[in-house]
Amino acid sequence: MAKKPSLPKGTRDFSPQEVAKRLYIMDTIKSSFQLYGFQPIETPSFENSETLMGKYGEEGDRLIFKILNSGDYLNKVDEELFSLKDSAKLTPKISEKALRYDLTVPFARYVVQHQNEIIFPFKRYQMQTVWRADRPQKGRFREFCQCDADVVGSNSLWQEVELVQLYDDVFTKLKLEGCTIKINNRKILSGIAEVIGADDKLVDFTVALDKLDKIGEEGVKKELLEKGITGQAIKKLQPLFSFTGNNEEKLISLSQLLNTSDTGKKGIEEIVFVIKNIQSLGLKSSKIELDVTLARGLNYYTGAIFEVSAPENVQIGSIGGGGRYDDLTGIFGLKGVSGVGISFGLDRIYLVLEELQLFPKKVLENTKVLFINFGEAEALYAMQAITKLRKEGITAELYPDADKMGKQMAYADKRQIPYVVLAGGNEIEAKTFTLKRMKNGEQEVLTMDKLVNFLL
RNA sequence: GUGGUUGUAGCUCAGCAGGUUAGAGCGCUAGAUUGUGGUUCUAGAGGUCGCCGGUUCGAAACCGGUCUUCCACCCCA
Repeated sequence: MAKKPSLPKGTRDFSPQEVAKRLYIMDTIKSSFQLYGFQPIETPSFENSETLMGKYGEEGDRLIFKILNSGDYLNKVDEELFSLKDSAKLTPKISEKALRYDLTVPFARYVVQHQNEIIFPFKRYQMQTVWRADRPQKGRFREFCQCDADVVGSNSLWQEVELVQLYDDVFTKLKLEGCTIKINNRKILSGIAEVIGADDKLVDFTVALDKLDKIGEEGVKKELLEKGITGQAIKKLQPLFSFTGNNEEKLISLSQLLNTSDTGKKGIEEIVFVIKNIQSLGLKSSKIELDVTLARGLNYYTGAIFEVSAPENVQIGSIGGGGRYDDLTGIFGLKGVSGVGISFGLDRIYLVLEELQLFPKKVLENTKVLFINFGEAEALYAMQAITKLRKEGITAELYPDADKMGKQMAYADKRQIPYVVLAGGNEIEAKTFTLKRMKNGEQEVLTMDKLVNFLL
């Protein structure tokens, strides 16, 4: 007896219905990417370990899936190293490749390798699977698809403006209204750290601040103290905790807080540019909101930071994120190429659309008409008609076996095929087709031409 | 990686403090209905109780391990 098969943790199969819905989202995103002038590229699902390792911080390295070398890989490890049982030292000896962890770092590698062919500024999009050895949770998997759009080779803040529009465009097309596009700027965070005298603890500071909506003011303060930020410094942060009002009001109080920091002022300038221009251009269904606590993906962002929250009535993490990174390709030896990009979380958008029942019914439609099979001669008559229908682009199929009609009908019903054609001896003789509407059971007799016209 | 949680029929779940042949609803198959699906009625099939080991006269139930699910932390889409 074969053992029941199973899937590795955090992976999934997709049914035809699920694939149809995923393709609907991906096609929507893709069409907007193309509308904004982004071009698609693809990179391998695995890279050399050294390309990925160390690019996502310590935490990231742990979450990268490593691929074991081929052949007798243990035999090549020297005894001493092996007996030390030091995973960090042993791993590079037995694993030289790793699964893609995101699309940004492979893209940076791509830009560096193809720098002489690329026409800058280069706008590329990429929709591919990535893998993380994380513990799964709701909307969190070990294998999932990322949909990224990035621009490299331009410092213009108009890119940021366009990317906000792009988010709005996609969510509008998906009928997902009321998303909040949160925006912040790394320079503002640096400025704050500078002002409170904690520049050296920037990451600790921002990670703690990022949790404000989750653990509250007291929680953040507690974490800051634990990380060694002084009580006096925390006091200076007080304005941030009572940060309310619209974007303009927030910017005014930020300016006061940061008036001694050049970096901070630069950050405010950048944010003002983006927000002001977005307001002039208008958004269709999303809101833009300045959020000084936003700090995610800080490892390489240097300017703008984006994150998109689903409408308030849906409990799920962010459905997209992105930002500006001034020197992403620097890690691969190409200095001075700035990039900015955004990412859509396909799996999470799926969950949100499902919860809000926003998938159009059309997405699940497939075959439009099923021909009942009455036997050899009748099947040929049906196939001739089906061939003509398909020529017109109408999805049609023949039930493959001459089973009892009830069974064939039930099949059409279960597959939600809206029309059934019955063509037996009588119809063949009269050169007609009996068309049945499954919705209400009504039937009518049609000629071939009329059948085509009806189904078009 | 840390702490917790879940696993019984295809699906959703019952199963009282360990005790005979483990149940329900939905779904599935067949028939009532030999050119008509969705409703109804009748009959039927389907379970190594996640897996391995232990305690016990006896384990779906108790204990340990393991895998899986979901949740919190970490981090993140």
